[in-house]
Amino acid sequence: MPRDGTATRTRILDATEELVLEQGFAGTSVDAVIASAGTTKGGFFHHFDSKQELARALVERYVAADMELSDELFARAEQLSSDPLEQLLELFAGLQAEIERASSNPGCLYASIMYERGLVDETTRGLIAEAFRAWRTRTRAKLDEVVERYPPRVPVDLDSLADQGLAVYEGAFVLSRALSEPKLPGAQLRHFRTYLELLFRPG
Amino acid sequence: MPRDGTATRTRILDATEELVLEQGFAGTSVDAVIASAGTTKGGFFHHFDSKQELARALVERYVAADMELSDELFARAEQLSSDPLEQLLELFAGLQAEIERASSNPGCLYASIMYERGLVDETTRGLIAEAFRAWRTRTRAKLDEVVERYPPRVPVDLDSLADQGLAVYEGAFVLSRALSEPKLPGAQLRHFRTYLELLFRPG
DNA sequence: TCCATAGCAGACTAATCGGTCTGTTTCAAG
DNA sequence: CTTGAAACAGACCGATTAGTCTGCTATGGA
Repeated sequence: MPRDGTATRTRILDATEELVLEQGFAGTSVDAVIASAGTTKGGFFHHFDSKQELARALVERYVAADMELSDELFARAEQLSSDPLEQLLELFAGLQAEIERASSNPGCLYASIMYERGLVDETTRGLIAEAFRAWRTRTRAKLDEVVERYPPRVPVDLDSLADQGLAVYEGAFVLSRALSEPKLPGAQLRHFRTYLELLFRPG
Repeated sequence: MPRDGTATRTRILDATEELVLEQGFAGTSVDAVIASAGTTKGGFFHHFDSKQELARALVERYVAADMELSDELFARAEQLSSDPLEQLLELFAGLQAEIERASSNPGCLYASIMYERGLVDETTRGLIAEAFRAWRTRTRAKLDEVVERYPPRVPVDLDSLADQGLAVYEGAFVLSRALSEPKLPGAQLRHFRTYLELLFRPG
């Protein structure tokens, strides 16, 4: 096999991700990507057949990283405690820490793509939907464990409660960007944890 | 004065708003706008000097409508009860009803623009920031009234709590779009009201 | 009545877009 | 050492882009 091209491919994806989060997918030209990635048209179209396929590959990589993060957060939470409520709280504390760590240029590719959904193909949109559904399913399962031990103070729908964490997460990025307040998403996730505590924590 | 042009201008803005929410601002060409609005290049550039100015005008109109909605919701809430907590809960119940009413094509122009912030001028971004700050200020003021009568069950930061409603609102749209679940935003706002109840409602 | 002007139509342009094509370089297998 | 294919470089192309320009049309004031 000739020289390795994965480095170039990664650089293209990195550059695209940064540009898309700043100016959207339609607002990011292939020329801008190759300029930022330090390659050429030939190099680009060798790795990606079209701009559409670049979007698909970018989302695929993003989803994979997201799933991996999810795995880590769940694993760490379940390791720190055997109590499902403490695990759940630890899970979102971990997500909050993750946000605050990578606080510069806050944003989520899912939201970026979904606000240009008319331009991306069904496959790519399906990947995002699946990612959200995966979060929902895992969180919902944990919530089932929680309610078994701690009955909620008031009746709540568990499926939508499982979504609430991500909803706060996604929405906080919008406000954070608009107001230029990088610490905002962390504070918002903190409130969600307080909500969970008030709902389930006895006493 | 010759014939009235405000109707055409309104049609252009309406068409733009719908297209931008579907494919973003950069993904919406002037040609697509004029085709959807049923006018021509001449008509378009008579009303707007550039595409940038169209964005500014669109956001201006959107902010104005948002402020008006805010006025109505606060007025109605304060009319229904004299208790600040009931007012606050009624406020977000009203917002929830508003979402569920206009459930088709859920989305917020603020988020759409903020995920293409690199393409819009500082003035336009400032308008959005001001809109969010206005919501924060008004909600925070109401929260101050609430805590005066109902001490929160656990200590919370009131500024970020004031933002939480909009964060849930914005984030729910992202999930709703990705999962094609139009009823999702309503359920998410319901959780935020439950949070407020658990925080402040005595008993 | 007529005419000045806002409102609008549509051909046109320069630049940029995504994508193609040809050629060159690199490197591992034979 | 040759060779064949992957990894690029960059000129090039048609289509689309935002924006311009010229001209027609409608209408209220003189």
